[in-house]
Amino acid sequence: MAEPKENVLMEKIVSLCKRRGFVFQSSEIYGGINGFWDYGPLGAELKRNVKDVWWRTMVHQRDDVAGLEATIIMAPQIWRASGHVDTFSDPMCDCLLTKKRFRADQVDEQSGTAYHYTGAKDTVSGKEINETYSVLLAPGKPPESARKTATQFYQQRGLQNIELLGENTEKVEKTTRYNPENGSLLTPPVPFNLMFKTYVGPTATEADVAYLRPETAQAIFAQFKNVLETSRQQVPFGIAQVGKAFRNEVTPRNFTFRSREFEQMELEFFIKPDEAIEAIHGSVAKPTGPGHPGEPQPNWGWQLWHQYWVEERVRFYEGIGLSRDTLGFHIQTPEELAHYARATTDILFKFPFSKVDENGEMKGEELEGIAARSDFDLSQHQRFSGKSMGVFDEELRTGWAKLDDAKKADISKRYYEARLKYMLKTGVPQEKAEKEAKDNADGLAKGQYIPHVIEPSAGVDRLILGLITNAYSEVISTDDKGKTETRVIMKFHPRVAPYKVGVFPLLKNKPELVAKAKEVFNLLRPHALAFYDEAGAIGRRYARQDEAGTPFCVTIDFDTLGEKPELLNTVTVRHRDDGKQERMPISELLGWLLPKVR
RNA sequence: GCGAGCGUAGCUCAGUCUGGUAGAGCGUCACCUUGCCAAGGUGAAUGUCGAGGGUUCGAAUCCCUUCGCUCGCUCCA
Repeated sequence: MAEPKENVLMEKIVSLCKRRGFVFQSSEIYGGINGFWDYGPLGAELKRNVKDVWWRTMVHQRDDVAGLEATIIMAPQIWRASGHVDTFSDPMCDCLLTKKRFRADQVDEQSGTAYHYTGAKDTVSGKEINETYSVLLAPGKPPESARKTATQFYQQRGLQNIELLGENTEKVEKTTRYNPENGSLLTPPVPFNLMFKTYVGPTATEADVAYLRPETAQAIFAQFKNVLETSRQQVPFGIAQVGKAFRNEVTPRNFTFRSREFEQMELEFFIKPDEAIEAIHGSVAKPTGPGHPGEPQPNWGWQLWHQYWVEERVRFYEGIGLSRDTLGFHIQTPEELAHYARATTDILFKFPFSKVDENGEMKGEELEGIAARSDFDLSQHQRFSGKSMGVFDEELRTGWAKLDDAKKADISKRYYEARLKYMLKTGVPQEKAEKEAKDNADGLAKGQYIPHVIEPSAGVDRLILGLITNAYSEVISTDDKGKTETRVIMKFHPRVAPYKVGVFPLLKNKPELVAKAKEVFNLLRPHALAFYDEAGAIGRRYARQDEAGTPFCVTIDFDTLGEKPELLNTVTVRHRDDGKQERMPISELLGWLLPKVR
């Protein structure tokens, strides 16, 4: 019921984005390209502000996070270690009758009699279709059931009174070419690679194949050791990166929400394994209730770190104008979790295209996932590269020495089991896995381990879309003549708003006003993005800035010039969201404005 | 990838059924005017009607192909 209205809202937002220069379709003059979007003047500022706030929050204002900017194309082995090459290259095929999609390697092998047809004819209209089709008949089933399926197939293609043509049969063994549910022929398997492929070097042979990164995270893991050694950080610490990633999505949808080229803001925060915490501190601190657990403590286990980062990230969203009630949360169930993940909490935003579930509740779409990924990623890179991803922990070594033998044995056993579980899951043979797990457990006793990781990973473009959606508001007013008009106000948080302040002379045909306005504009410009406008009536200029989301407008009027001497060198500051004005001296303007927009 | 719908000026849309060579409102720009919330006046620019092909004397309009957008299915590490 609410659906049509919501689509209207989405259409308005898309339309505004284009009209005001937030988002354009990529390559629009050539008809566009599916799944790619460009940011116009306002969108570019908005996006830059969001990334800046993230970087300041996650890197500059913390002691325990270092930055990284890695390449988009990396050694292809990285994507084997991460598992992307395997999970991305599934051949897929569709049932010709029901259109259901199958992974070609997951179709059960079947045997039976294949009924082939060269086509079909409509006995009334005489119309003929020459498309070939086949049905697999399981042993013991009557031939009529194969003919019935084939008839359905040709009915879908527009015939009514069907006469099947060219029937012939063939015994087949262990075929995967037919839909096990109905016997219908499947389309030929088509490889489904969701990674963008390219070639490094001019020869473009298979040996030169490389991929555009499908996520930024792996670069962080690959450079973990270098960052650790050059940043003078020690576990626990994080590496942050903002950058482009590429996925050849089957269906890009919902404006910029799912696009093929997108940007991520990711933190990989490395922590000690719980076993190490226990050895050092005697026990592992665990969550005691919901909410922010406060400043990080040395005895936190992975669960507290996970909770901490979820809450930190919510504070970030609140800080740029997405209040907690606009967000949703999804705690992934054990079935949903990737096999290496221990827990994942998604932070959601309710978009106009978000679905309402059977209980009438809208959960929203994912803006960010905060995953506890154990030591899977670094372990994989250690295994594939042959380079150690372990760290040495002095605290652990001294802590371990103080433990009694029973405690040592207990912790050692649990660490051994965790490592063994990882090895076996990733296909390491039993014997080798046991040996390596034992080596790992022995290493722990000497102060060595592979760090675990908590990964808050956010999509920039979907956040931008969320901010635009959240900011969008309409004011409908009726003038004296009874004409109604709708004004759009983009209520961005001042921190992310594209323009921070508009500067206007009240009238443009009074040179003194114009000169003074330009003076104020030049005063503000070096510190906060300002927009000067003298065209049209003052109300129109306010309205234009409302649509761009500019939180404040400064107007230079005759009082500024001293018409009322006590108001000399004061201006009016007009607030976007309520239209209210206040008067302040030009000399106080910057000091008033800057704290609000930073 | 499959199915359905849609694509005309910067935006919203009329015109498509019934082929005769493109319009409205808003916006934009210039000048005038305007003493605080899209006021008014004058003037101007902007469309190979998504693209390509076909039918026709003639195509925005009919047909085919293709690209894009929306929705449903599928996919989403």
